[in-house]
Formats: sequence, structure tokens, C-alpha cells
Amino acid sequence: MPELAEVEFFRKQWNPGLGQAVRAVRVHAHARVFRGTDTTALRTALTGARLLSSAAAAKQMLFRFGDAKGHGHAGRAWLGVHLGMTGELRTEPSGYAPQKHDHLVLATGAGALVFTDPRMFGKIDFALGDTPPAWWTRLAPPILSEAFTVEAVAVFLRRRARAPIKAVLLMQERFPGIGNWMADEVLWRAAIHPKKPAGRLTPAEVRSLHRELRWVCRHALALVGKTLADPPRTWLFPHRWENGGLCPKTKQPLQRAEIGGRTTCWSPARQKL
DNA sequence: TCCTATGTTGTATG
DNA sequence: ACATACAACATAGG
Repeated sequence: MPELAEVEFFRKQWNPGLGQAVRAVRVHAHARVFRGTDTTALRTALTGARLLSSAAAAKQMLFRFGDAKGHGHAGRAWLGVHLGMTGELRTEPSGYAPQKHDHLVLATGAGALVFTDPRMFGKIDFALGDTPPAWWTRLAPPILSEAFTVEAVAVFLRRRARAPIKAVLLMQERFPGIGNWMADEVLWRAAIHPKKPAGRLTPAEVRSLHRELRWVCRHALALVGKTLADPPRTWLFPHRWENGGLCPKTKQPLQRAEIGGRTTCWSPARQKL
């Protein structure tokens, strides 16, 4: 279920482990989530290391580990987590027995830090070093940062002029953290049809898109990022998969179709081509 | 049985 | 080289 705000919620689920030393590491070494990752190095480095801090950006999380004694820079390690479609982080009581889809479990004095992912579209990354890995540093500027300007959006839409705006909003290189539900929510609020080619948005629509992107990110983080609760019924979110769902603004029927390879919901009374 | 699912990536085509 | 479209990945649940 993870987009921007859900990722922030799951990041915090490992907070009980902050400051704790890792006593043991359980790994499903051959699970797809470890593709491209050296699980032996991961186990060696994290066993005995202390969890120092965590951060979330876009749909990524980064956990920083250091020496259990807190001195020296030898043994600094970084654990990257992407939740894919079905990934979750949670903390279980000490002594927890890993279940089928619990691909990584870090046993600490404050409980077991669990990464679970049935479909395994998620990914675990591991790196040693004094500085965060390059993939983390190179993430696009957050939508809620100063660097995310109307002009940056306009430039990007011009380059993707022929693609439907819905597909363009899913591109992480410009809209980090936006996923299927947030894209639909933003377009609905901005009153833009999801099939509209990105290059055909008017300047006013681009400004509106930029404004609603920031609005949805800010409020999703405040609601979903705190408790994982569904957004209220004044949002499109709870209506989009309902049979006979109605637009909460117009009270007219919602429509669904596959756009940009993803099922998309919109309000025809409000979003026109 | 068949369809769907809040994601990304490799590959083919233009 | 760049932009675009889509199958593939793997599992569970309706």
C-alpha cells in the first residue's frame, strides 16, 4: 500500500529500535527482495551494530547503523528499504518467530524489527560507507521542498508532452512519492482529466496541478503518515473503488479505466478532456 | 477459474 | 538518444 505517506508511517514502525544494538539478523537470503544485494555482507555488518537513525523520502527509506559502542566510523552501514506494492515494516515482541513473508528480521533488545512483503516487488539495499548511498542522494527534490517549483513541473510536462498526465504523475524522477491513488486524488482536485496529454495542460492547469500536488502530499503526511488511517470521505480516495461510487464534490458517478497501465478513477463531471 | 491489487524495470517500438 | 507503451515480476483475496 505504500506511497509517500504510507512510507513515512512504516518508517516510524522501527522507531522502537532506535539506539538499540542488533543481536541477530534473520534473512530469507534468496528472496527476490534481496536482488542485487549481498545478504552475507548485510548479516555480518548489521549483527552487533546499533540503529542510529532513519529517514524517508519519496517511496524510499534509509536506516543508518553504526558501531554498537558508538565510536569509530568503521562499521557504518546503510539499509535501504523500498516497500514495493505490499511491503510493510513493523516491530514485534522479542522472540518473534519469522513468518513466511518476513524476509528480514532484526532482533534488538526492544523487539524484532520486521520487513515483510508477500509479493516481493519491494527491495532491500545494503551498503557500507561513511556517506549515504548514491541512489539516496540522487532522489528527486521532494514535492514539499522549495526546489519543487511550478516551472520545474512545466518543463517536465513539456518533455513528456504526448503522454497522458496520469502516467506522467507516476514518474518518480519528478514526482517522488506519488503513486496510483495520490495521482488520481491530485488530478481530481485540480479538475484535470487523467487522459489529457501532459503538453496540453494550460498554464493555469499546471499551476493548479502544482498546488494540489503539494496540498495532497502535506495532508496525506498529516493523516496517513501518522496513523495509516484512510483519508476522509471528502477525498476521492474512499470512493474510487466503490461500486457505483459518486464524486464527493459533484455527487455524479465516478468513472474508471486503465490509463498509463494503471486503473484510474476520475469524476467526468469535473475532469474534462 | 479469472480478475484485481497504493510499483518498478526491461524491452520493443516509434 | 529520447519518449512511450506494455509485459513481467509473485502472491493473496474476492
